[in-house]
Amino acid sequence: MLKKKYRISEKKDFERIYSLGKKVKGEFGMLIGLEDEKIANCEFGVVVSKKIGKAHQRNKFKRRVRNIIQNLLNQDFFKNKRLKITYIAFKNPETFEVLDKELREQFRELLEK
RNA sequence: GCAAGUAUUCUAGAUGAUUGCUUGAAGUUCUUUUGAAUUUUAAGAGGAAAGUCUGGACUUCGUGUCCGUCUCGAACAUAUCGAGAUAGGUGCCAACGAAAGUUGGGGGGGAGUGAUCUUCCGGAGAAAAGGGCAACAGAAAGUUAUACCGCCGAGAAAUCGGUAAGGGUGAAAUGGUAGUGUAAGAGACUACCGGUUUACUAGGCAACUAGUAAAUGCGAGGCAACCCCCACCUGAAGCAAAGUUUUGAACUGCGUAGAUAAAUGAUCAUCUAAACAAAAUCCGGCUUAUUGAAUGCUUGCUACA
RNA sequence: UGCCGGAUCGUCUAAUGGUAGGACGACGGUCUCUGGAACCGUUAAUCCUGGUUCGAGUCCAGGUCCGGCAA
Repeated sequence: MLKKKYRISEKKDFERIYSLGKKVKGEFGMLIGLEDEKIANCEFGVVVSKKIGKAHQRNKFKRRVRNIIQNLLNQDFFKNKRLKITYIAFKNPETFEVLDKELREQFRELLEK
């Protein structure tokens, strides 16, 4: 789980990111990012709908995504970036590795934009 | 030994490595304070957390009292009764309980060789009233009704009369067997079996059970998960309830798990195969999904002693 | 999280507890040089599992799916 300062927690933020942010689509989900000068570091949100599965399956998906973000934070991947990023899930991946690979590419693409 | 029934309990992986989260307590650093960062330590999902099917706690609202709702009449403030209309629910007996359509126990009905299982189980008018439904088929479907075939009698015949034993129809057709009786038949009558009602005796808190006696030729069946009748019960909404500070979102509501885009984890290796599935105000019960065990008790069959 | 509502042919809809009907569509045929229109025919449904009943789309219970509302 991410610490509180890395989380997005307001409904307004989500709506602003949806309408103004830049999008990177993948097989399992979509990243949306938006620059914001007011914040000190990157913030993240994860959205998983009921299509993915029942509650425990959704929880597992979220935990996997957050874990990947945590690993990237440890590698200073997001250093000196000020972005608000949400991840919207499309499909439940079978293994962790596939998701990890795709997400890393998506983040790289998003930062280039 | 095989097969089966039942009750209770446990289990949601283990070990190691890397990397993380929430809350409480204590310490350190920064900060005017609120607070932020960090270290140590303690605690951190379920039997169903689920479905939201129910009963409460709790909160607010309505109402002067009485409380399902409405109307009328009268009474009262140390504070409620009657009449009429009308909505919803419950329904064998007793017990536990805050309450419940729950639980475990008992009784009646049903299933099973049995252990055992199952059951929304008051009332169809005699005791406490009535209405309605039963397509098609059938002569006739609810009334002390009815004659299609058949049977019997009369008649030359057409037909008329008697008859519910037999056939046929249907989910359902007025108890069964034997005899008497008769033109042929029929509880019309008799015996036995079955039923109903009443009384008594015995057992049981009771529902009820068993027995005995008397009455009754049997007084007509099904559906109230159709209306209804009888008895009993019920103010409304829900933590997104609501409260506080203040005009803007916070905090409280909040718990020796206690979050708020929502913690209790992720990945890899080995062993095992292990499913269903994630708290959100809190408890009681129900229902549904489902893995692997452990323990106790019981029954049937077979074999041996 | 809490509270409500719904489910009938491919689609839109009917059906006092008694043979699930209609329209549009699809398919086939007639007519026509061809197509359309018209006419005739065919196709196809009660969300699932139990219960009450002689008999359930309908009544009752449980489940599944879909939708709505809530400072």
